[in-house]
Amino acid sequence: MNSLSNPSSASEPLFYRKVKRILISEIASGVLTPGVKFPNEKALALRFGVSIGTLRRAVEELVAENILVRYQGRGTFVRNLDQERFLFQFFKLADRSGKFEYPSVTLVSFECAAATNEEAKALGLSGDAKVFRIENVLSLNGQATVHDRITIDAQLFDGLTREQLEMRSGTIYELYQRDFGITVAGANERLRAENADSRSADLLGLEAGTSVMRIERVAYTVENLPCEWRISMVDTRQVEYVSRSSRE
Amino acid sequence: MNSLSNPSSASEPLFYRKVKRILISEIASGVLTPGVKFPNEKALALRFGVSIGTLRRAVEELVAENILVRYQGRGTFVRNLDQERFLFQFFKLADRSGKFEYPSVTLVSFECAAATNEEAKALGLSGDAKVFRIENVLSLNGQATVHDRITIDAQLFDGLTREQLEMRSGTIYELYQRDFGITVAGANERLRAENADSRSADLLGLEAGTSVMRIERVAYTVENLPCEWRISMVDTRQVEYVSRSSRE
DNA sequence: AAGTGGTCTAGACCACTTG
DNA sequence: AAGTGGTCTAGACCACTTT
Repeated sequence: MNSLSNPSSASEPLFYRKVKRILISEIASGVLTPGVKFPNEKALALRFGVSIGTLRRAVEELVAENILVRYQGRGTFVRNLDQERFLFQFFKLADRSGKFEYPSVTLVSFECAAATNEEAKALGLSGDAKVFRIENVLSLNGQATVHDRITIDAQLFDGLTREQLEMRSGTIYELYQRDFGITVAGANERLRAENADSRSADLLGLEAGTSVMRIERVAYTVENLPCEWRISMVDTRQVEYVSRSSRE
Repeated sequence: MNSLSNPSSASEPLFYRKVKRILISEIASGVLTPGVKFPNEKALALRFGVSIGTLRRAVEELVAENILVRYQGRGTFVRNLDQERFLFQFFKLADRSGKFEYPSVTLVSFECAAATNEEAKALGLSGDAKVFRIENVLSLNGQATVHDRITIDAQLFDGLTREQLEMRSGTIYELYQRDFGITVAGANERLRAENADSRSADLLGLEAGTSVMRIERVAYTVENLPCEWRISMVDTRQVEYVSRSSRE
């Protein structure tokens, strides 16, 4: 009766894990996107040959991971990586009053080059891969506050142009999703305090050697593959990095 | 048939929310502790007059919040705030190789005094409350790395002594739980880069003005009440603050 | 009115741990 | 063997949104 094979046998994955994995691969491949009508629970359960309860469990985990959203009475949707979600999930800088606001972004430089060892390692690329390097300055309340150095796989983002970056509406993660079908679903970050290098100091209007926060981030797709490496230098006189731990 | 009133009426909370709240209050009040046998699911469901599925939902949320742990075949337990959990949930500093290790702690100062406005505000205390102030230095691999200034409500931790702090085994959060019945369940942190003040520089063996990371943390109990305010100054030449975002 | 997700039930059967 | 949690089923009924 089930279209999935029996999970009780030793190494078989569980039903809800299987369902989840299939949903993830369909999101990654673009079969399911924010623009496409998502099947309702009964239809999905029928399709996978599982009960609604089991289907719900898979969906619930994807909701918890911010990949899907459900609205009672309306339906289930692939979550759009819009500005609101970006601020909520990936932008951890708040001003001293605790308010998160989307910064204005200025592209400083854009190039395509061979990956350094460090870049190749962070992104899981082979040694001779090509990468795009994007350098941005983010301003909050008119004050240059963050200096971003972004590295992405040139093959994954094939055809990306400077104009695309400059002319985009919304965040760079929306651009990844809309123009390249790559949905950023998570990120790991490592932070330390440093003295500003001359480049960052220059772009942020600081004296060289001023204390700044360095954030190194690797972003991951829904399939948990690294897709972006980023180093941010932050002038924390106006903003703070906010981290919330495990309570809703 | 149910011992909980019907949740379908307008303002009534849901069954599983009710069950969860009752479990939280029993953990906070010490009826359920790491040392007490936790009733099995069937018994709990019967006691609350709900089905096992509903009981499980409440327990699952508490497991997700790291307050309970379940082991198949063994049972459900109030999670012990031991060193392992502390490292996993609250200690975000890893060395450059990404390894988390518990530091050695040295008590530098201990006092009881009237709360400053800042302290009273952070802990939700009245203006004339008394607080304990604890100052620690944390060393990793023999290197003084973190300077902690901790403030806690003197009434909540009534009777705390310097000897208790110096003689404790395990983390200070274990002491809160074991000796005062206060289980830390979550924390919010705000980070910025600063120049070391003379006190921190002195304790960490740095030149005054060296770039350090300042972490301001408010810790919360299982009932979501603030119970500790802490400012940490971190020498990030050896360690980094690690933040993981929303993937299992 | 019809369709969606949200909550809840009352089981069955399995996997794991303990005595 | 007995007891525990883990997965899964096949519904019922409710709340909300859309048509």
